[in-house]
Amino acid sequence: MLNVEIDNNEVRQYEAGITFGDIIKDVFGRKSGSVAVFVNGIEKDMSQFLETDCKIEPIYGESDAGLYILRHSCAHLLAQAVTELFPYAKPTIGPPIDHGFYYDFYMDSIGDEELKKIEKRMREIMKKNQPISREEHNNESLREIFIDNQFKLEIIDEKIGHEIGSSIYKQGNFVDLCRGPHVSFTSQLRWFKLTSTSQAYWRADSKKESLTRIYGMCFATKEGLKNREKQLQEAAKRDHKKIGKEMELYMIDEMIGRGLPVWLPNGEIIKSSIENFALETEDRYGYQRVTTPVLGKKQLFETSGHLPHYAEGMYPPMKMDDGEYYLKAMNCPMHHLVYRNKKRSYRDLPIRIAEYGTVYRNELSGTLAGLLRVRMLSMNDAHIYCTLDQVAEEFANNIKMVQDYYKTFGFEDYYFRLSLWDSENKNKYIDQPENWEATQNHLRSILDDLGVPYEESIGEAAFYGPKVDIQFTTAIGREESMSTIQLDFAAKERFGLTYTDETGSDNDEVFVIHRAPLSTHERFVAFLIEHWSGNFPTWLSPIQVQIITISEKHQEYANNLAQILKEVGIRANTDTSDNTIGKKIRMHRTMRPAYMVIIGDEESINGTVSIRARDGRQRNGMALDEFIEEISLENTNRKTTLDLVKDK
RNA sequence: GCCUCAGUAGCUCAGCCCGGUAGAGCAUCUGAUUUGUAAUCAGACGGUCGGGGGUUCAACUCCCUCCUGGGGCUCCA
Repeated sequence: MLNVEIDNNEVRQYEAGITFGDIIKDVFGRKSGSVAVFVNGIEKDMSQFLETDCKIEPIYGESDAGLYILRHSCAHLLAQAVTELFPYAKPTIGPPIDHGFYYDFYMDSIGDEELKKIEKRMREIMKKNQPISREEHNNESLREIFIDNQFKLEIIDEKIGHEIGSSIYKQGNFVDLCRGPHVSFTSQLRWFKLTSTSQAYWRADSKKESLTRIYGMCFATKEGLKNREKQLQEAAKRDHKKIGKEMELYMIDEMIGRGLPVWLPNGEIIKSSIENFALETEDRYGYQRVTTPVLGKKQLFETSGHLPHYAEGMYPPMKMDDGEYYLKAMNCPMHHLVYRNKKRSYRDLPIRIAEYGTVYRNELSGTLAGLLRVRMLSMNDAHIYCTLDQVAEEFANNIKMVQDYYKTFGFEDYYFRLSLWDSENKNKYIDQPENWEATQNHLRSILDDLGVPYEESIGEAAFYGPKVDIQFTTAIGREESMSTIQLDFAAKERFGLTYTDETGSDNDEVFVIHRAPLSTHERFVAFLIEHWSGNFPTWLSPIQVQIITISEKHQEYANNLAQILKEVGIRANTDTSDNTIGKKIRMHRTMRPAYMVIIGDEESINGTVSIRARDGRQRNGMALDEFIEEISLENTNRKTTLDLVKDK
């Protein structure tokens, strides 16, 4: 008999050879809801056998570990269905992901019809309740089993090759190379749904085979699946493309070009409000402002290293009589020249050069998406020129600045990412390994000293140096970089950046920090739209006050009111049409003004206003002076909430 | 750039599968109405059905191709 400690510290005795599933059933009952077990902290299948004394703990389907297993098993179920329906298809890899799973197949691409058929077959297999079994094999045997699948063979040779074999999982006639664990029966995979297909390259390498990827979602319970579906529906309502159109914030016209958005008057108000905020902030933080041209000569971008590293990301050159010109994809080379325009003293450093510029990047056509990915990027960009000793303080100031901004915008859900180079992929980066190691360690210690929690990510650095990115998840659940602070150790050499140090000699140790705390205006506004569902706080609302008259009699008072508000810097519109008041409210709702102000007999006689908030709350008979004072405060203090109407 | 789905009036969409040269609601305009918090009534205007080519007596509808958009891949200074 072996001693088995259960997770509630109880110890029971079982004979060797009993399955973990049987032990779980014995302790927790038939319907324990567990999909696998932790045995001494290691995940095992329910069907694996007890061999030694151990501690076991059930893994419930609704836990993170359990969902991971369910989703992984669901990927196998998908592969089983696909290979049954399309025997020529070769499964490659199929991992669990957030909310579900995907599986890549080497096969012809498929459409919606086939997707439905595959899902139907998955449900049939699920209902058959096939057992899922595990077998251990050595490498020779594995190669034989997967002799027809070059992708699995590649995995066996590269990943497992030096180990002693691996496991396979079988369900029906389907066999997959897999470490496991998995659920024990196909019937445990009930709450799934196939969502989409796409093409992906084997090993994410565009030179290798193109594979058909099928995505699905999978949950432990019906509620989990329904909640996710609801969440996606809610996210669709917040879509910045939909709301951007409703509120007339921007347009994209194919006659201008793909990825080249036009800021309409309402969107321009939001954009310039953000710019004014950044101007004020940067003044406080000691930045100087410049404007540089949108294009420059080939030589400039060769010097900066952008053409050698990034040519395909730039618009093609324009031929002029004195050579080729490129649209700038970044401001830094021009700022470097501003720095170099005169001799700099150590007394002047750090020098912070900022610009509201637009840069142009040749993003792949398939990636363009509303304002989230565009080819014209409006940026609140800046470059800081400093000594190595000053880098830490400048980084700290920038992180503080970013936190200030986020506080004003009411953002709370984000994380810091230290983006490192990938020493395996040297052609993507400037080949100076010792500089990479030194600067990366420097940034790491800066973050440690600041006590800011962060994650590290390999292969996310800029080509000229490591960076700190601040990551957000959009309403649709996609992760995007919102802010970036980058350390550049290469510019000083390429552009000959120097300063005169205390000894009077030229010092060439000038470090450059590239930073963009507010992403691009395009992406930032897209994010704000989704963050607030278009219900902007007063200071960002394109229309701050929508005045609505009850009848013709009130036109004069309404027009005067609008004029008074405009004179104190409040954005007000008036609707004096002869529609009913209910109709006017309904119509103006899509424009999402911060407040609607209703003007009737009562107001025009008493010189008051009646306010209607976005959620329908009201405040009637407010004195005009008080209204102007309070809304002005919301505006100038950049308050996140609308507080003029407090109670029902 | 690759795969997939889609493109019909300013907006949201029906018609397409089973070919017979276009419909609705909202918006706009005109008239009536003068209204107290999520749609007052009536009329009018508005589309060479994304572009081009093909099949057919006949194409919004079937086929090819290009463009644009959505979703994903890849890329992202």
